[in-house]
Amino acid sequence: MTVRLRFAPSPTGYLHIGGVRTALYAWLYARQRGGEFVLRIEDTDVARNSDEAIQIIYDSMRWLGLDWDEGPEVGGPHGPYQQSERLALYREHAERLIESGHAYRCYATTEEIQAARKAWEEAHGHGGFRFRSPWRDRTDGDPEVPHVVRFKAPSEGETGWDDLVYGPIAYPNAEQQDFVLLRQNGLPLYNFGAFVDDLTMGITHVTRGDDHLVNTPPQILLYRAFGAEPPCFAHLPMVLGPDGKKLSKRHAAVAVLEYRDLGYVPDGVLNYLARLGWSHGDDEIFTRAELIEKFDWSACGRTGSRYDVKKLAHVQGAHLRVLTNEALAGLVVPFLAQRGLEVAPGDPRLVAAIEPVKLRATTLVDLAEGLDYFFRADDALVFDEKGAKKFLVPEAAPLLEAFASLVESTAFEAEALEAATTAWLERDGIAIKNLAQPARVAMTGRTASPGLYETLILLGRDRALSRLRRGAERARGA
RNA sequence: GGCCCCAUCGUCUAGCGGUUAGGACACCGGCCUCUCACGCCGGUAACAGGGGUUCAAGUCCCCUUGGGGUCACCA
Repeated sequence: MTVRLRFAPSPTGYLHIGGVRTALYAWLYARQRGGEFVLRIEDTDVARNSDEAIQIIYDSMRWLGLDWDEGPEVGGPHGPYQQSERLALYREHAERLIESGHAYRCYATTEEIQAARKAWEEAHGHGGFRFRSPWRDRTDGDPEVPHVVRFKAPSEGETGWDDLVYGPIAYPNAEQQDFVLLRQNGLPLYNFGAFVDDLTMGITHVTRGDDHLVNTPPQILLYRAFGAEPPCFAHLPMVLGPDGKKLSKRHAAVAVLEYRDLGYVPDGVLNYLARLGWSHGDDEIFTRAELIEKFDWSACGRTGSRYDVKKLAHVQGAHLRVLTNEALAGLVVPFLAQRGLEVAPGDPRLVAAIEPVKLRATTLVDLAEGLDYFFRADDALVFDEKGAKKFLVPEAAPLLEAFASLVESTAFEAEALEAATTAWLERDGIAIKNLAQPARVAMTGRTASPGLYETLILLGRDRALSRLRRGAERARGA
């Protein structure tokens, strides 16, 4: 049997990092088993949904490379894939349940229910109220009169399942109430909509956050009411903020797209998220292919995990550094453009300059920053003021000039330049430190950069000389 | 409050009856060195508490405590 998994976000603004992890696990499993991954939009809460939010979901998934085999924009045999377009299906399934005696039309008003709730709470305290509808055993209601459809939930025994990550779990049916399937306006409630879709789309594995644990018994009950075999369930513990509370915007960037803008690479984000709640021995860094190969529900933890931006940065950096210079060139171009530097992705100077800079970067933003001086005109170099003040001092001027002359008269090749420089410094008893920092600031504008000779070569003879001499002038005037 | 879930370094975790309790991030030293990184070496640091079961418990069972989730015509 081919496995079918789905990711079913509701478009309420942005795609949350925790939601992405759920999507990732489902995607990994589908890919590992050669199954299908479907994307479905749960937009039955009209008050909270928007088209922009739906677009954000598509953009997020595509940026991450979590491609869907069926769903919006790609189609498929089980469409439509947006709940708001599947209303007839929900109505039809509700009718079938009414006919088979598993559900009923309830005409109780909100006021009635509120009154019953109030009475219950006065007697028993807050929480635990379960509405007992007087319509439960009546069949004389007029279908034309506004009503909701409720499920006839059992009150004895228990409903359980063998969760892929939690193991056996069971809830007493006494906890169940006659939950609403269809609202008065005809729109399904989460449990019913998700159930009908999962059933009709042939979903074999339902994956979601553990905050949905309590929704599982009602859904299992629905499968049974239809005489269908419930799917496998895999609940994942929540992603928490650094303080152990539910992750929210005040903790960190929780919207995935923010990481794209921050210059993170998708594989880095995915790797970090995969390891947050799942492990494979002592391994930490995984390629996408390794993740697909090694992912396993039984290796998922059952405890909530705190989101650690430091570790994310570390994993991210590791992924950035293994990308080829050519790949990085393509990715960094937009970030260079943001700094006003128009560089072609295929520019050989770019590819060459990336090599030493990528070891010093963890994000594409860092990379662009480290590349900045290289593409800036000699007279437009941006100086780190503190660094310039410290190293471009009058005493440095003669050193810079002498260095420029030496560079000018030496074969322009790293080893030769280093040999000549070392010989000169030794002969004149000058510590290399005294030359290197001023030269670095003169050439790059900053106090930290790739090696001296490396920088010289990358810049090219003419630009290096020009910058060294401009630096000397500036030093003299300082 | 009812119901359900969870519990190893600060954090992410390995461990699936016998280990000097391992790795990673972070932190602290050191090496490398022209700066900053990368890299390498080393260090600090954990089984929530109490009862059982067992020759033997971080591993199994129970209780306590502590977290979390959920109790809608939201998802």
